[in-house]
Amino acid sequence: MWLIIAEKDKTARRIAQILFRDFKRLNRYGVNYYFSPSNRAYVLGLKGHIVEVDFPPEYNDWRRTPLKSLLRAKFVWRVKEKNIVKLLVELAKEVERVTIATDYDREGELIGVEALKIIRKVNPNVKVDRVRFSAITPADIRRAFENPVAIDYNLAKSAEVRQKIDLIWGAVLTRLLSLSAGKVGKDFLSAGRVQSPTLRLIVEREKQIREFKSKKFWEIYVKVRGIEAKLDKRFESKEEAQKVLASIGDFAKVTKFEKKVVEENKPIPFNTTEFLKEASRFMSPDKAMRIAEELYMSGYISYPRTDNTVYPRTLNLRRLAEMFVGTDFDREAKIVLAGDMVPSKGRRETKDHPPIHPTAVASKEELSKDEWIIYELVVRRFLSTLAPKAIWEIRRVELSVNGLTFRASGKRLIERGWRSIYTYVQAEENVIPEFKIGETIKIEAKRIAEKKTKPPQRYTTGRLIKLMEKLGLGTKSTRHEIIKKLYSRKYVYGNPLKPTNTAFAVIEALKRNAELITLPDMTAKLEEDMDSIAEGKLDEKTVLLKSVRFLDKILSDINTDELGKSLREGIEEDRRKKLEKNSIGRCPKCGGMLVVKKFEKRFVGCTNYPKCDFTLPLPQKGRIYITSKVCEKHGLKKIKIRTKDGTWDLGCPYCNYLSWKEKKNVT
DNA sequence: GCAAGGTC
Repeated sequence: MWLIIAEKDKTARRIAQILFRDFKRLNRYGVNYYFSPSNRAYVLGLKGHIVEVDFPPEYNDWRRTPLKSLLRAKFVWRVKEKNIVKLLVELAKEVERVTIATDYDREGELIGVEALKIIRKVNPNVKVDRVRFSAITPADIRRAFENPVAIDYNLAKSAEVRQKIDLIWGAVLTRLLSLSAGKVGKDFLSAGRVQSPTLRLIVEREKQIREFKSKKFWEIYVKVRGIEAKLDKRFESKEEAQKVLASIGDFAKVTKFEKKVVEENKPIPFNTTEFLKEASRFMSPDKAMRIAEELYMSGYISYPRTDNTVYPRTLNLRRLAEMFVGTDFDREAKIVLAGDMVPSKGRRETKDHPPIHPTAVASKEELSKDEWIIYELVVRRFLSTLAPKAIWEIRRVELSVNGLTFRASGKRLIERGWRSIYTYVQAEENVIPEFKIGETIKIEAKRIAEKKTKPPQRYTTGRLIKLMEKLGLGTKSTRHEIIKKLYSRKYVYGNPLKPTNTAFAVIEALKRNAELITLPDMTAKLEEDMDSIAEGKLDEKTVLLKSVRFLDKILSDINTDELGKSLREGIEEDRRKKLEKNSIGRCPKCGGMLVVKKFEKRFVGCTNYPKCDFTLPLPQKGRIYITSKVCEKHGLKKIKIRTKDGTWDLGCPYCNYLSWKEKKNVT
């Protein structure tokens, strides 16, 4: 018997389909596998890593484990996919040959070796080989199986070292932060090779914004033929600008006028990063990814985890576009099919998966609202990459007024091209009239505009994912998870992302004591070391020892009291701010904070309860909104209630209560 | 209960 191991079920089925005519799907312990009686072969798909590295259980108690002991701890592997392992063990007993057909990359090599170790335990003498393919097409798969090679144990080892380094750094620093801050439990503080540099980007950007000093400046505009032209100089003082403005006469001479027709490139095919960036117009990257996975599993779109931005030649683009004729995208498909259909392409070309594209037609009715949003995005993006280019007419005019140069430019969309398909980006048109070089025209008006320099912008989730990719932080499959992690650790909130004071404190603490973990350099260096391990030039021990020594020194040097104090200050500041935000105002009885509470019924209560029993009633139905308007009499924030019938003003909850009491006394 | 990486 022969056993072929693939990285996931989908690939296993595909391999069985391509290699074996008579394959049957079987299922044991809820795990699919495929069997070909004539070839006496099984194909089993894993779920990526089926085991994970960890410390032995005796290190589980954070408070009782000295941090330095983690540096001496051995690593153990814990089974993550019990049912797969159970099936693997049973199949392994029957086979003489195993072929590892996991993904052709570093993690794939390790995933294969993980399975192999389990097989060898029950069948030490099994023959093993490895096939490498970078596309799951019949040609690629057949070629790979005709040329099996040996397992690259060094490559697998390098991935294993990556796991250990991530764990040891992550665990030591996470526990260090959490223990010093007294945050052990569900609200712990964390650090890691990818999350910490990402958080640092957000924190540093916020610092730049806080430190930014806006500067005023003045610009001069003249109006000619109904449009405004701007002087090619800005002034730092208003007086200076006014002086120049006063010197401007009534006429301008046209010194340059050009009209150009330019083509605007269409969007590039979706890889994961581009997809998530665009999807972040509608939802969080995490949710977008989850929905994309669902659409993939139901067969509507291709594999959503890819770095590739170039369609492979084997993909029948015309057939895919034709698929949408007569559907919700009929108009769009016809625009595409009427053109030359030369696809756009991005810079990155990989061979493992094609760019994300639709694989089947869906109708609005069969998908949920969010699924449709993502599906429509993928379809529109796909069709737009095959569509004609958009064509703009650009006009530029240059005017001379008393030796001063004024400029204006305009652009007008003449052929919508892909823009009529990819409707998420608005074309900003700005039309200016015709001018003739040499003509003199009347200045209709002139003015000074006061402007100011703007601080850098905060990162949106979409921009952050792109930046992470550029800096080599995380992978296509993990970036959205890292961002989600930053939210759930309460390091950031909102989109664009704002860091909390806790995040400031954590980054400051890490910068002072373990700056390496806050820099993308750590990932870059790790990549180098892993390459060296894969090439056999460096061994695991040397690499691990470097990290252990580094962390050992950090733990020896650190002043945990000081660290804890600064972390607690940040956390306390966030707690205070949050309370302030959620609070309705000061308690008139004791000076504590009034908040919305719920005990059987909801009501306004005091944070000093049970010492203070002040309460005010609230309506039991509808959503409560605490506005920023404050009652003059009681100093409490006014409240609005939104029900499905509309929004109504409750006003100050104290006034509301008093008037209710009065009414009751009258009747 | 810690990381990041596969996969669902």
